[in-house]
Amino acid sequence: MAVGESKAEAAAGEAAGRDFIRDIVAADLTSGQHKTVVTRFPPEPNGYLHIGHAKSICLNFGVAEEFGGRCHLRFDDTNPTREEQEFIDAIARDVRWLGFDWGGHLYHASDYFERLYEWAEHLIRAGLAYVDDQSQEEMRVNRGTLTEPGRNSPFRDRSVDENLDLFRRMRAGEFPNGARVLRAKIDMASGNINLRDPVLYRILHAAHPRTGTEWKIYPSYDYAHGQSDAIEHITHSICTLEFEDHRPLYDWFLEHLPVPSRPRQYEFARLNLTYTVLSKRVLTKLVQDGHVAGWDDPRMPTIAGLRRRGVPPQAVRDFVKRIGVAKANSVVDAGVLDFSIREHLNKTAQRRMAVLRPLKVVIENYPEGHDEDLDAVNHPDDPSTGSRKIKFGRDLYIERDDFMENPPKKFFRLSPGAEVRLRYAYFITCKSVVKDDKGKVVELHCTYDPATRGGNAPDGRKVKATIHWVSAAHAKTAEVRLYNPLFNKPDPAGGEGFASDLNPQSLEVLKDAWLEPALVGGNSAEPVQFERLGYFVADPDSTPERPVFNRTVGLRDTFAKEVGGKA
RNA sequence: UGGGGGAUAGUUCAACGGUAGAACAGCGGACUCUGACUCCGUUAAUCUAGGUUCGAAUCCUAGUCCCCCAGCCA
Repeated sequence: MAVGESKAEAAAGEAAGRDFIRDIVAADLTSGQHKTVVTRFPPEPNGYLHIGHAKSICLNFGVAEEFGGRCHLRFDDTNPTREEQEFIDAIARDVRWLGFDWGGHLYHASDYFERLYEWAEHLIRAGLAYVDDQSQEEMRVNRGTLTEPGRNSPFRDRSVDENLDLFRRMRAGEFPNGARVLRAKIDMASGNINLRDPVLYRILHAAHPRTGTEWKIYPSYDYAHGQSDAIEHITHSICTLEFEDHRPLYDWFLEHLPVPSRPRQYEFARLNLTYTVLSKRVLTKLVQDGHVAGWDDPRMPTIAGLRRRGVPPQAVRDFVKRIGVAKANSVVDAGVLDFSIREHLNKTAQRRMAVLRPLKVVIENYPEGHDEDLDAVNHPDDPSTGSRKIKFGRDLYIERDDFMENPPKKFFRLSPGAEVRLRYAYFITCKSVVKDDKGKVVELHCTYDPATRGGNAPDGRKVKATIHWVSAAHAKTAEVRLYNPLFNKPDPAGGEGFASDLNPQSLEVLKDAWLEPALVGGNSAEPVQFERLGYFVADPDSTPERPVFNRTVGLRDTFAKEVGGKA
């Protein structure tokens, strides 16, 4: 840090250049336009947060953190007909889980209802707002179209006194829903439809999660948002692209009201992901219509769903950092998220063995009724995690995929006559195959080489594959849930047609999986790697008798890719 | 046909008048007691046409294509 340089200025030098938002903030700090940066994340509590919100959260909280400022969590609760306490709680929980802290700066737009009301009267007195008695339909017709100007309301020129009287009676609850609205008096001929006398207040006889039945009128988003920003001294109000043409209106309110500060709005492109839909409307429908088990179904792109699937918050933050922030609409390949998840879990998850689709193996030359302990490391790249003992015996389970009776050239796992290594155990050779009356392979008979105990051959002989296994006598049974993309098209319909793009194979339940005993009873929420398979985490549905594991993400599988895919 | 935005490798993002670069994906190889990880190499882009300039992804002009807006939703 240079002499005389503030902390914020020093931070500005480092964070600048990452994206255009940070460039703006850095410039405002170095120019002295602002001494400190204040941002906000303003969710409407009408649903759960999803990965798209995570982008916004990381941007707003991230910018504040990097530049030594602060970020407020503000619930945009201006519409009691769709907002619920459950969502308020879930949102706060999810933001915290992502690793962000709003300190004491938790707010609600409803905290400002009284002040917003006073400012509405201020606009009326200034001749800048009026009560309109037109029906919703009349307003729509008179708003004009994209190419034709609108027409002034017949109530547009009411006197200040009449407007004040009517507005107060609206507040007092004298009129039914929809009877009247308060509108700004701007310009019915504006090319920007948001400026054609937008609605400031509508009558809503509805109970609000925080203010109860105190209010009969509620402010619109446009009227509430900028002023809330101003009240909180937000410096940079960051939102998504679709609000870009609301900015003139945002500015109009701030110019005509005695607000305590002057925030600026900046817009960035929202996140889109292949094979998923990030529309609150559709996500809500998925839950309501039972296409998924709930907001936290591990197939959902919600923060709660990702968490239950075992995705670590660090991976979500890394993902957001990777995809950047810009103004061009884009669709990010879902594989990028998978990469971030694997990258983090590869470093942190301990290794265990589990067999998902079991095939029985009998080691013919291993003594019956005997077993032994073998050593297995918990993490090959992190010796500090130590090792554990695993049981070996005569009867084992291996993965069905790891055996082929008539293997193609490139298959180097088990097949008749072939020798492979059982991880941490012995080399085994397949001697014979047992089939049922339908010709299905049900059991393998193998021999083991006692000299290869631990996994190395004293004669230096090599095998082409190492496969995972569990001891049949010691393994614990479990249910394992595999998740595939919720939609089967890279660009699923975001509107009414979404249901026809749902992937019928999005959930695959394996009820006959076997786990090494070390995996059971720890009731740990820590993700683990099932060797050669992927990353898994215990699901809350687990019971002591019946563990349930979710696959967070599979390991990269270049073999499957080469031969044309497996589950 | 109104208003507001946006176009750079397959994808996402850099380059802010001076050698178009990264990540993911792809392809090839090395290593390996995970067909993982890691490492090495490699394919691959400035929407089009003019203009300004010694020099243009960047500035100018004219087009093309894409997205958003006609809720008393946010």
